[in-house]
Amino acid sequence: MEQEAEVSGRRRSELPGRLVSRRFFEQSPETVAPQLLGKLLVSVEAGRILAGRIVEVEAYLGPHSDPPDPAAHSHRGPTPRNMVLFGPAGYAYVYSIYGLYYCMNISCEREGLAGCVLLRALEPVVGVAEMARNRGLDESAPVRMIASGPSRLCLALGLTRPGHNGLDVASAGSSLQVREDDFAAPEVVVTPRIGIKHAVDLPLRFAVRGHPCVSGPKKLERWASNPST
DNA sequence: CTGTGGATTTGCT
DNA sequence: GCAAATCCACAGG
Repeated sequence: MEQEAEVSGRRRSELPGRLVSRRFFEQSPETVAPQLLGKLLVSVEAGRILAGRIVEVEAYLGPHSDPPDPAAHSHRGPTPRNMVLFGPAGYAYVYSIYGLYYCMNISCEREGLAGCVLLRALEPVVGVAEMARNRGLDESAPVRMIASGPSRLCLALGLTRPGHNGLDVASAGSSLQVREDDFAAPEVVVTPRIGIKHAVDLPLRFAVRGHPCVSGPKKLERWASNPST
């Protein structure tokens, strides 16, 4: 009898949902970003599964884009830090910020085109108690405190640049994957991006309308919405 | 080689 | 509302 393949100590069938195809990520970041809402980010390490539903993202455009996106890390071309963004689609770009935190993106498009999507908030789904513990939160803390914010998300899942930068999230053997279940396509709110100094008006932030785990000011809810396409 | 500042979070005023 | 915490990538000389 052939034994089912494992990922980091778990049978693959134990992971929630189904793996998202690489083809999905081989599109422009503006296209990929809203469609990531409702999908699952799944981490498997040492037999431990942590997963959250993606409820808030931002698109960052590569230097080839028109108009250009000066807020993107890839804006001035490839560097040792952002090299993953210039590789193929479906890979994790994890960078450190303010010397304290990490943020996670997924590369889009294809080799040479550095568009990406920043993951800004998750609704914890699997391993909620452990995610809370990773954040130093009490068991009684509200669930929305666990992974709402790009660096809180990384803390909750234990994502770091040394441990996770360059991982393939579209591979069944990867310890970090994007997966999808039968969750209904959510209603999407589109707003400007948060925390940047350039291209502040581009409507490239996408969030699940009204979801409690979305970060940022409530006033941004008032922007135009889209049924996802 | 050095200076600058950031896709953040938290805690205090 | 505001500033501190705390690192290093990278642009400029």
